[in-house]
Amino acid sequence: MSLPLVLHVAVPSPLRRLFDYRPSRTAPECGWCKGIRVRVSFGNRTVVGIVMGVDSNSDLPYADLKPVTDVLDDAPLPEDWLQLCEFTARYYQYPLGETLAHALPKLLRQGRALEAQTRERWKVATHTNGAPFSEEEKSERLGRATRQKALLALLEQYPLGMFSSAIMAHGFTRPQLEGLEHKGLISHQQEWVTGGASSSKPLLAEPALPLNREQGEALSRLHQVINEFAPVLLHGITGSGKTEVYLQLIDAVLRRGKQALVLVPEIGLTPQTLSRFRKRFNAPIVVMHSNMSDTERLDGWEAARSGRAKIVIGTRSAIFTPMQALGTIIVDEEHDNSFKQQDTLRYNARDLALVRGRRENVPVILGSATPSLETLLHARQGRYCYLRLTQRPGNAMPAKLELVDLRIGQRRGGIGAVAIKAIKAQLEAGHQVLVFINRRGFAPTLSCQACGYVFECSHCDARLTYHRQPPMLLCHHCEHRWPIPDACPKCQSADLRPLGAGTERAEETLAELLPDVRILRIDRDSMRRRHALEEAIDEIKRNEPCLLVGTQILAKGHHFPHVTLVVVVNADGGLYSADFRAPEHMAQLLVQVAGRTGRSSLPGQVLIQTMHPDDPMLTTLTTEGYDALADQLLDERRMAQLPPFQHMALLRFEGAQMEQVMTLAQEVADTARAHIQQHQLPALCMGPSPAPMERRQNRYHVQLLVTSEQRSARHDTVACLIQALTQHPLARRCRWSVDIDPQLMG
DNA sequence: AGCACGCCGACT
DNA sequence: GTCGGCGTGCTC
Repeated sequence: MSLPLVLHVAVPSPLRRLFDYRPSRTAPECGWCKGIRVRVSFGNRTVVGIVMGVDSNSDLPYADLKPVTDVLDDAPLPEDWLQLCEFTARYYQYPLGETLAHALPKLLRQGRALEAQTRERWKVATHTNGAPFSEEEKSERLGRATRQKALLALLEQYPLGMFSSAIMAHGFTRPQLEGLEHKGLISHQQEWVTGGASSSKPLLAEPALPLNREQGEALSRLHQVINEFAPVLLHGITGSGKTEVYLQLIDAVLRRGKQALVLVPEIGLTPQTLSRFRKRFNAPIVVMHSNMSDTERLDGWEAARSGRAKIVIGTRSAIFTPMQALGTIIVDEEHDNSFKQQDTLRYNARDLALVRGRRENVPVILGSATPSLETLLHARQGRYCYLRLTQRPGNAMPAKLELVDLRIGQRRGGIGAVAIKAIKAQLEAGHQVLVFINRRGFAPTLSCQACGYVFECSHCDARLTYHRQPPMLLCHHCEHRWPIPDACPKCQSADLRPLGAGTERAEETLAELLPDVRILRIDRDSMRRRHALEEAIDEIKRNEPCLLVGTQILAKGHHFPHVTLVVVVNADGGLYSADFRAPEHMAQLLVQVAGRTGRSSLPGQVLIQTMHPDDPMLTTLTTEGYDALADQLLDERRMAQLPPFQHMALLRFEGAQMEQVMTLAQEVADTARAHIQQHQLPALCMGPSPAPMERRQNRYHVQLLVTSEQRSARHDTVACLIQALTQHPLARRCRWSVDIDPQLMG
């Protein structure tokens, strides 16, 4: 007899190991193998787990293993998909069971049946020459197996064969089938359950657009690598036609019978983006994003897995969509921060796209007008294929960036005289103007004029933002609201003044200065209503003169061809920030904002207000452009030993008492440093130090930084830290998390 | 993480 | 007398 089987099951739990179970009475149709979902009793509850290995070894005595409660699948989840999850769990040092749960649609995580992909067709076997077995041969082989005999008789009535499900419905079991097969009397084959029949319509619903020389060269380069893994940076200025290149690449991929996976930033998944794909292709397109219903999500997942869907477009979580025949992955706006998940499993979908592309041997296209320094470095060093698009169609000129010295002259509501004059001129000429201000509310601070008291949140180390619509003091970190005070709590003075300007104040000031102008304020507060943003954008596209005042929401994704002037109220946030990536993000944002203008035949103008007009970063950006600034920033990163030249991990700790949090962080840091020392790792563990905003929602935040020029040394050090943490008694009073390749510090 | 068990304080 | 606080331990 063979040894008893042990199933190694990944269970959704923070415990970083697999749990062993015995098989249940019934086995999946395909037999026990990696990738089968099972319901198991775990502690005193029942959970859905995934079999990650099958052998006959366990650390526990076989008798101590619980049997699996239920088998949920008859065929395993795709091996590619499982491997991507295993890599993700390992690289981001996150528990495998929870990683798998994260990557699986909720309904499958809850045990819902999977759509059948293949089925087994069983047929009576014959001699090699095709002659049937004689009755004597049959009974000799059958022996005393009466159920097998009955099963054979059943199958003899169906010359075309029977599917397992039908056979089971007659009351036969899998071991009986296997017994007969072992005796050579029957055989089986796996058959694909064909998805939707492929359409007979032509693939293209509308013809491709003509390409300019650069686009044509980029596309032919992509054709050369269409059958292999190739990381590609498509660096194209706004309006240079990156999307057309994607569409024609996807066309070629689809013609080869393969599928395309397109990742877009959270904010980029707009009806306009989708309609561009839907108009071009007669092929089924599936959209995957976070606010879909559970059923929609499952349907999309199944359509991609079966191969019915030819194109999958989604936000970061779509990187975990299984694809029957993946042909390419496209990551649009690859520099966008929304590809990095900020809570729980902190993966970067852009980085996983590259990992997945390598494993599945398909090209991965990273597209951006302002590539991240990480990607740019790879491209410059020749590790990525570097394709550039520098031309805009027609005579559209790229907008010119100009710095405006805010120290000179008066300003109202944060806007200086130069900008106000320019705004008036453009509006009078019948054009549209965009005022970009990266701050919600009326003013970021409310202060007592008499004693200088500043209103702060009682739960956080943060100033309260003064809002007028509706009137309140709001903490932007914990969302706590307070009524507007009448007097200073310290000196009772009633002379309270808002300091600085947010969108509400800019809107108010501009309304006073330009009483006849239609002003649209576009920020999270004014766009809370469903479809509010779409309605506003429709209005803007109607091309009546208007003034847009808004935050980030305006900077990305949407094109406003009639905007001829963009005013950036304050660019200085990125210059003196604690986050070393702030200048990079600022530059990307400014270039993106500038890209909103100058798309039609009207020339575009961008005024960037600053208190530091001589700042070398700002002047490089405005006079030489993004590429030159990126070079400068890369040099600085190299000197300062920062990413992409070093690999970082950030461990965050949080708890109700500062002392406990600090002690925990200090002790695990000491353990890690001893480990680094002992193994002579080229790694550094720095801290603990209080997080930039130490107290948030009355909890104290502390962080540890691990850096190394080797990913493996960083991985080792972090593994050691996690090991120490899981054993530390204080860890149950503190929350902690690991952020590999952190995007935002603090 | 969840969940049970267990051991001390202020209540119907 | 018990309801319930959160410390401790375990999950195949």
